[in-house]
Amino acid sequence: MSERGGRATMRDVAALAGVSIKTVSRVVNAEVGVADPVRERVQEAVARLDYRHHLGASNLRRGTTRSGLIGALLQDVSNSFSAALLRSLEDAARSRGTAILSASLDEEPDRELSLVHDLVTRRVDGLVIMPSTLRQDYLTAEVRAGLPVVFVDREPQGVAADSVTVENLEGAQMGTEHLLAQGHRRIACLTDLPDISTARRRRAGFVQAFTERGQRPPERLMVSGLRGAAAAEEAVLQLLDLDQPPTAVFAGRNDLAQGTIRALRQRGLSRSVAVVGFDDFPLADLLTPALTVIRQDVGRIGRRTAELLLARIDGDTSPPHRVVIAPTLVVRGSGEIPPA
Amino acid sequence: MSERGGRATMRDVAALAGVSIKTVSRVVNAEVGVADPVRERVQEAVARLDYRHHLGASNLRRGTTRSGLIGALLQDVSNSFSAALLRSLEDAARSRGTAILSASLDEEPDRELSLVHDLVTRRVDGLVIMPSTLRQDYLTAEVRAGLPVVFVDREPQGVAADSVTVENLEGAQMGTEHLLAQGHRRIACLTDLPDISTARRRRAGFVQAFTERGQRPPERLMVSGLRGAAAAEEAVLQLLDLDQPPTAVFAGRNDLAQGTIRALRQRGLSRSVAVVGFDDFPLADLLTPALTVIRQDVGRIGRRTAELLLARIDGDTSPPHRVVIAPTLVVRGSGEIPPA
DNA sequence: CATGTCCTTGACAACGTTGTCATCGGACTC
DNA sequence: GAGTCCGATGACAACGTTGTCAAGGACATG
Repeated sequence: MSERGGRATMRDVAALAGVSIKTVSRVVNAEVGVADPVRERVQEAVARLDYRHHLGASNLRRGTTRSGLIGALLQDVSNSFSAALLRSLEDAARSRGTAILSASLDEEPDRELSLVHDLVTRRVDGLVIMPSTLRQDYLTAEVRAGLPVVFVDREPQGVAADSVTVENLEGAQMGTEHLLAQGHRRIACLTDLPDISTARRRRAGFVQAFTERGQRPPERLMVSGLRGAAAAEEAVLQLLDLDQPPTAVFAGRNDLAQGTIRALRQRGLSRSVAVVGFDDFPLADLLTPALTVIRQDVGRIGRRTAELLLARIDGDTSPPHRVVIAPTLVVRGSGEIPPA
Repeated sequence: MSERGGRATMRDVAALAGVSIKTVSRVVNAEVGVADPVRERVQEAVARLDYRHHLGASNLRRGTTRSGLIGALLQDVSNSFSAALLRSLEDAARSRGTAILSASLDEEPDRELSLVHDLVTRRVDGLVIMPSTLRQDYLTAEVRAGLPVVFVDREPQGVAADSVTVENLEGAQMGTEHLLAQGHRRIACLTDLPDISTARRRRAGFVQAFTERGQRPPERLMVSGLRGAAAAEEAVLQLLDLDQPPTAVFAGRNDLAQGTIRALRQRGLSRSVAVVGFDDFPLADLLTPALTVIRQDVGRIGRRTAELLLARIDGDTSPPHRVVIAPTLVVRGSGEIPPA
């Protein structure tokens, strides 16, 4: 509804109301010191032209590098863990009028690099990253330039930044210990690529549960490099074909637990092979048997992450925080099946 | 790394390289007509100062209102349907370098209004809305100003815009018909607020399945206004206490189906009361019995939505499209339990 | 040697906005 | 009635960038 095509600008409003641009700016920003009749004329013109404030131009002129935007680089926004995290970030940011730019990395390092670049180019006020890269040295320039960055789920390597993670090793150890306590010895361990620090630590926790009991971990039953549910399903089917098949499975992530359950169903073993999963997920309690899991409190992780990031954006320059949240064991049935 | 605190600008780079700002601009934008030695000097200065292009300033000057941003207003990004939709929008937008601003509405009309306002203020290139308002007249000004808007899951009221929905009535009718065909007559029907058009149409489809057979729908067993799984669970428990309890349940949305399953489990009826749900969700096939559902192809919905929006952004001005996608019945077990 | 052409480079204005400062008219003081 | 003060309003520059155009040098042509 402007003179020249696009959106109306303050100039158009000023012309229609017969005032200067600056006066329009004053009215739009609800500043004091505008006579009532003038203010009304301007508001009328704003309404007539459907004028909308241009936040980008405003921020540019104000010099405040604040864009009111934060970037969230997660693994996959359609995965329940990432999605719940995104949601709690959103809730924390909403009250400040901060919006969230989210994107999925799918464990692809290149995508992380290009998305960070893109977000910096858009001048986000801060970044939440669940990294897919091994090292994040590439971020030092941004951090030095004052960009607040908080790592979530995985700790940073090669750059000083806050992080919010869970005790992966201890959690995995607790889950494995739970199975050992039922008398299981042939326990399978499923994890993702060893490059992924959480996967590595969960595997280490599995091993540690054995060694602390003075037992040797069952190396033949430990499979890593599993990408997704289908890979886990296939791996479990193969393990079940061994001469000495596992009597229990520790699945190092929610999708691997799901693949495991599919495999056990196929062989009719869901009631005879125990399963403990790392990560809770919706409906895990409605399965038969209900799935025993190591639960990370996603809401709490998201809130702490948002708190840290927003504090940095507000100028907190204290040394990097390393928040580690303890996971809990949720007993539901699948983990309490005794060995055959 | 700039002279005056914040990020380095082209001015800082120009000063360090001993060239004009315009030349820096040329190098940064990879324009032709810069002598090699000059180009190298500039690139060196860019690297030294960690210069990053300022997309906002660039877009402002270029006059192209293109921000390379689209807004996605969904019901709840942590719900599997919204999350899957967001993901497929992201995938479609990625190739064009378009980023996505997402937010959750939680069926709150006020939040929709304020978020649309916020996104317009940020000059998004287009909007995807799963509306929580009854009518969207408030959008006419934006649409008139040229903002592309695509409605998803629910059709627009009071404003001309594209939409991508599923055949809610036909889908619900198909699901109900499936239960009727097994011989069920006392079928419960669970739906959300009648204000929500999808809820209304699914309920209508339930009724139509009965009337087309010349039978009267069981009004006592039809409950609407159910917000979320807990409400559905409670409602089903009450229905089961009736003198003539339902022998089957048609649940009008994924969370209502989940609540239903919880209620049936509590009463030990999961193998004797049939359930058909509207909306598929992860792990529905792993429940016992596996859940029979009316499935909406979320990936397809997301892709079509993105296609429509991106075409509009690219200048398509044809009359509003109304894309309606047919859902499919996925038979898994819970819907094939015969009446007692 | 004058002229023309090509190529590289920079000065300047502008995108939409807001901070700074000046101007103007009227009301007040003595 | 002259001087002072105050509130309302506007002119101008600037945020970081890029389009337009002109200037300047190198080189070729006549």
